[in-house]
Amino acid sequence: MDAIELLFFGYRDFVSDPDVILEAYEFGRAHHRVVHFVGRHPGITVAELLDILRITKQSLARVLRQLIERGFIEQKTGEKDRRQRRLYLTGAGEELWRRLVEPQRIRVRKAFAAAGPGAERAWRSVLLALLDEEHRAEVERLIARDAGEAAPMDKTGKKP
Amino acid sequence: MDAIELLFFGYRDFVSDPDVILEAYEFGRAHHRVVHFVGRHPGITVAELLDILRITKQSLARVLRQLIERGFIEQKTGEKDRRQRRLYLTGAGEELWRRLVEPQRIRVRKAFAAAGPGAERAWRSVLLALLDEEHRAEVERLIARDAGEAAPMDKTGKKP
DNA sequence: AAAATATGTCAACAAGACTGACATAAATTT
DNA sequence: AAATTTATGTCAGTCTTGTTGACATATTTT
Repeated sequence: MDAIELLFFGYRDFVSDPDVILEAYEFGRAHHRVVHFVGRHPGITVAELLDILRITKQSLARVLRQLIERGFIEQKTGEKDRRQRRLYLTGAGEELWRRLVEPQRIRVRKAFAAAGPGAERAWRSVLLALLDEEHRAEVERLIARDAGEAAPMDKTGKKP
Repeated sequence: MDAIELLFFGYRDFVSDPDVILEAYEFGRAHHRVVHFVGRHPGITVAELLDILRITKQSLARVLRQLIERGFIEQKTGEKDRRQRRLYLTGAGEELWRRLVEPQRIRVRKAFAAAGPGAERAWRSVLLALLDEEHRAEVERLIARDAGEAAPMDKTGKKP
């Protein structure tokens, strides 16, 4: 039972790190989430982003518009499917992302170190097992992808 | 880095469980949080609840009023300090809490089982280490308390 | 008696979510 | 080729949940 609360407190402190940085940009947590997932998955489509964030396109549109207008994210028409608007961080976007992720990275690294060897693996296993079964495979695929590459996110995996 | 996303996905799926139940009551996640922490810490004061949730008293007041009006939470004047309004779940409140916590309990139990022996301990260690240092002691104290007892939450620990 | 504390309340406002309706361009199906 | 579906965008209105600021009351502490 206390595991439930522990997750609440952990998440609470974890997401509070970037708040100070975001304030300076006059952005909120919604912007942070978008920047983060675009940063981690360059070339992600709007539909995929909606699926991850579990919000409506109208909700996403607002923050995305602001991020594009202010030059943190850019859109490129999909090469294979020209209906898609693939999302990428600009230079400024990369810089913002780096700043936001830095304190979280440090926090996680310290936590793993403090919890001792093996704790990292176990922690990941539990979190993965915590996911809805329907999502587990997709999340595993998502988090496994390299942040650097701009490879398209292909849900089916089938070659054209 | 992917640990950051894993925590996001884990938390996302974890808190989505109770949403369906809450809808039937026309309550939101804000109500859920209040019910949960009052359930886990009977006799909790308003100030303590504010500290946990990290919201303003005006925000809390709204959802708390609704929960009281509709008979899920009751207030009792503090015995030692009659300024305090200690919070308790009513019978209906206990029932609601039980329903909300049930799917999360199952989820956590399954996750620990799936992750193998020792994973639970490691998972907890990491989450505790993830907390802000200033909060760690208090959270440890909080989650260690039995849910059943109505003992007052004494921040200082000093005897009167 | 004065000051501090715990709580409550009114009012205005903002972020970020929602629904519903409709529009456009491109791809897919018939 | 025409019809349909898909990916995205946009307008308009609403709801939940958070915020700030000001002020009130009862109780405890100094």
